Amino acid sequence: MSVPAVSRTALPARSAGTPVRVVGLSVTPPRLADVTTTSSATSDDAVLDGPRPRLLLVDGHSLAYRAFFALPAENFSTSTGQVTNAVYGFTSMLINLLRDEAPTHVGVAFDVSKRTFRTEEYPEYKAGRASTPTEFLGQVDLVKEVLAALRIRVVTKEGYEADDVIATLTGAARAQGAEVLVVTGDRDAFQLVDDATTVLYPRKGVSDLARMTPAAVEEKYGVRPERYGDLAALVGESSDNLPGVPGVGPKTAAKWLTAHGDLEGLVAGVGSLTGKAGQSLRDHLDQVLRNKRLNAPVRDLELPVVVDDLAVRPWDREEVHRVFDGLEFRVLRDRLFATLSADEPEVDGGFAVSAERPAGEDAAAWLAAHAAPGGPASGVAVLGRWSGGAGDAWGLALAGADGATAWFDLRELSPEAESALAAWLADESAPKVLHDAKTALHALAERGTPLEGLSADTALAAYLCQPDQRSYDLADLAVRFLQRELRVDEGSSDPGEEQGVLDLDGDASGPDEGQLACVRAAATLELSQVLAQQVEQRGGTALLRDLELPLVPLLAQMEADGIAVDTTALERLEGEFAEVVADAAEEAYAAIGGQKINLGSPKQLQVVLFEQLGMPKTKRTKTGYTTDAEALADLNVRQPHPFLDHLLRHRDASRLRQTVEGLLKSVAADGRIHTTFQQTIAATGRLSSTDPNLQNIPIRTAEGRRIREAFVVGRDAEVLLTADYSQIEMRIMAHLSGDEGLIEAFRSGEDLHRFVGARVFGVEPADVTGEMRAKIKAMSYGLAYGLSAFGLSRQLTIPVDEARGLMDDYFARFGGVRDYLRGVVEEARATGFTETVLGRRRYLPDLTSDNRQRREIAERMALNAPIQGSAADVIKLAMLGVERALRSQDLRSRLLLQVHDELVVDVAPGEREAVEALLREEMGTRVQERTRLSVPLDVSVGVGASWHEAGH
DNA sequence: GGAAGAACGTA
DNA sequence: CGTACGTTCTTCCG
Repeated sequence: MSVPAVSRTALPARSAGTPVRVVGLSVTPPRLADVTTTSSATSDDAVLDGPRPRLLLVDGHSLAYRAFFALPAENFSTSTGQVTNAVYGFTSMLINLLRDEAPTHVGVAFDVSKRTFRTEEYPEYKAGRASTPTEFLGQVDLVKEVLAALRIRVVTKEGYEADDVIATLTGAARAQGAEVLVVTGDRDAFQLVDDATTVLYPRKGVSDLARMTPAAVEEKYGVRPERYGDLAALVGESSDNLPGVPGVGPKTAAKWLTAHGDLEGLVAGVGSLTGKAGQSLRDHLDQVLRNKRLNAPVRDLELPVVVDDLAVRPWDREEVHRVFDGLEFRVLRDRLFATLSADEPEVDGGFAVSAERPAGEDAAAWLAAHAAPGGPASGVAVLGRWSGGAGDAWGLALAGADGATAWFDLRELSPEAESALAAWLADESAPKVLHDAKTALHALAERGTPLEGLSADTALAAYLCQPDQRSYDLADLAVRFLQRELRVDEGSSDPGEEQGVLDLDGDASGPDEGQLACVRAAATLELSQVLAQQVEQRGGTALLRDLELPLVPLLAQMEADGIAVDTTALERLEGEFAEVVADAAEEAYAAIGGQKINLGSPKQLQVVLFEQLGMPKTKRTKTGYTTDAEALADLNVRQPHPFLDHLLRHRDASRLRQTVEGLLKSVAADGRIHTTFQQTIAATGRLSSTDPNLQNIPIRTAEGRRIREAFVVGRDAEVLLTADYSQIEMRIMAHLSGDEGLIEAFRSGEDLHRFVGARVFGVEPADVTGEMRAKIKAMSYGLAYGLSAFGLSRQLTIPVDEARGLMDDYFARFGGVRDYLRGVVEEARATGFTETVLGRRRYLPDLTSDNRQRREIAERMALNAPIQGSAADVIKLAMLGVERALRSQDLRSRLLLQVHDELVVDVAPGEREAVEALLREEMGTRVQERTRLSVPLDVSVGVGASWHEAGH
């Protein structure tokens, strides 16, 4: 028996819901005829034994119809007006099936006409159904076009239904030992289920399929699959217009069938049935038998195809492009090629590394031979750590473009090797590729070894490609983009030795340390090449090269500098807040009869509030009722109680105390706080700050602002300066939307919300009241987040109708904004991504989800990402400009922090005026020019001895 | 010891 | 039924 290899057809055992690796469509499937039944055809284990064929049979009409109702038609139409929701949903589901089930054979069955042998016997069969919408009918042919492009056979039989075709093919395939998957929304197919035949039944939408195995059928209906037809005959099937026995439901029917074996046995013993149900069955026996004849699928049709004809064939790529282009399915086409375009290489092998250990003069020789300045980039992996202002580097591995790797233990480096290495690292003309370069820069800096010539950072490149990922672990990237494990290739290591994976944060001691570091360096270098192409494909090359990459050393420097804090002031504050906490806690306990509950426990609070005090229930959370500040304040209005006051005071004070304690803990030996800016976390392109987070230091309340007083000007500086953009997101909105009114608002220099309010309310700007302005402000900002009328009404505590009216009035005056917001979502749905002013993309596949909640979340993300992301582009660009200007003017002032729309600078003595001018110029004019923004960028600057004083 | 949830700080 | 984050605490689980 010769079995053509299907790569990895030995499928892994799968549990429900576990996606299965792709088997390329272009591989040659086994011919069923070649695969004589091995072992027992009904054993699930057979799947693991070899290339057992898997036949996927789809009820085309049924699935497309499902998709038609699951996906909103208004979101799925081509520019010519053709509605495509059913084709889209069907195709999406098909791609998922091909990916997850990896069938070797596929067929799609369609009904051909309304007239079948069933309507001959029973004219009312399937009568009473709502007539099929015309927008659907037109899409059936489109579905067939898609199938043709994918070279999937369509099977029909005049006078019969898709179900009969499926039943016949199932029987034939099973006889040949194949496994069968039937995808249909017709429950009659459950009769086909057996140990190797599974029905995938759409539960809801187009992505949620119930896996109906024998056990699943039995659990749901109480009978084995082969008896399902009997059960349905008794109970009836409303969608087929087959009435059941009155008074008999699935429970009774299952009970009877179990007792009598099957319908035949039940009919034979019908006389012995007791009760009303029994009599009802005797009265409707003919109808039951007719139901049975009609719902039993025909299993022995003469078909124009045999199972072998359904073997998966390589699709017609040109045709796929033509059809998908016509349907404007850009995202889906990409998904198709990404997940199914064959030849996805197996994850195999690691990295063969030479891992030389050049010492002394050999170090210089190695560098000259394998990593010469002016040549191609080398991979660099640094073993080290840095956090909160302190760190160390103890090892360094290099991978030359020629494949050679070398490893240096920085703790025992000879002076010759050390100087050779340091010179190479500092040589800008020796290009270097790192993964997470910022950490490496810090670690090396601890050894007094600057690194220049950073030409790529694989973590950043991966981030630009897939910004929604939360981490960009080198090992994961190696598997995903290189199909390799991050380990020493077997050929070059001791086969008896356990393969370790080096953890950068670990102790990194042990015999393999150097080798594994070399693997990292080699992987980084290889990865950078693959990722460079990926970035290029996404139009992100300039963004990476000119923005994100140059930002790395700047962020490293900001982190290393840190910001000075007045620890004495912080300690004093901690004490004050602690007193308030203790006081508030005492009074809170007293207010509830001296119970000493944990005021920080929502669970215990709920007992007190809703059970003991009998307060009205608040909004639900997953685990109970919310006790958040808003809800508590609301309760306090409806049912005032001193406990609530003390609780809220306690909350505020303990949070402030926590914040202060956290800050105190992170003050480094130099009296400064060194945060870490994360450059690859926020999907929109923003930075984030951790350990500690200096981007969420309180500012709204007077008490909170006292914390800002403890961030002070540094020892060698004269004053602290903050520069922030005013209304940057609204300005971006004005630019992106091109709305004339909004652009004019910014060019006029008038207060934005006053200007907009005047237009919306139809009054003079001077007559815009504070209340009006507040409403406009909330709405303007809300728009950038996808705020609904409901949300706006809730936030402003006004009726929904009023909120809706407000939005309507707004859009009537600023139609460009409405058009933009609508257009940005539609475009993202079509292309699969949103884009910022600098071409930063965010991919949002959920925009075409059939799950409304997911889709709407994605829509709000699509609204916000270009705005928030462009603002992030703007300030990043500004930071680079500011830094460059500081250097070129030989100023000693230092950029310390970035808080999304604000920069904080330690101003060196005598530089205040120069720095302020420079900041205004770079943040404002220069950035506006470079991004070609149609509105000016307004920058406000403040100075003071503390962050609080410098603020505005 | 880690995960999940609730709560809340910033832009 | 408003986006993007990070931190802290409690609670629950193993």
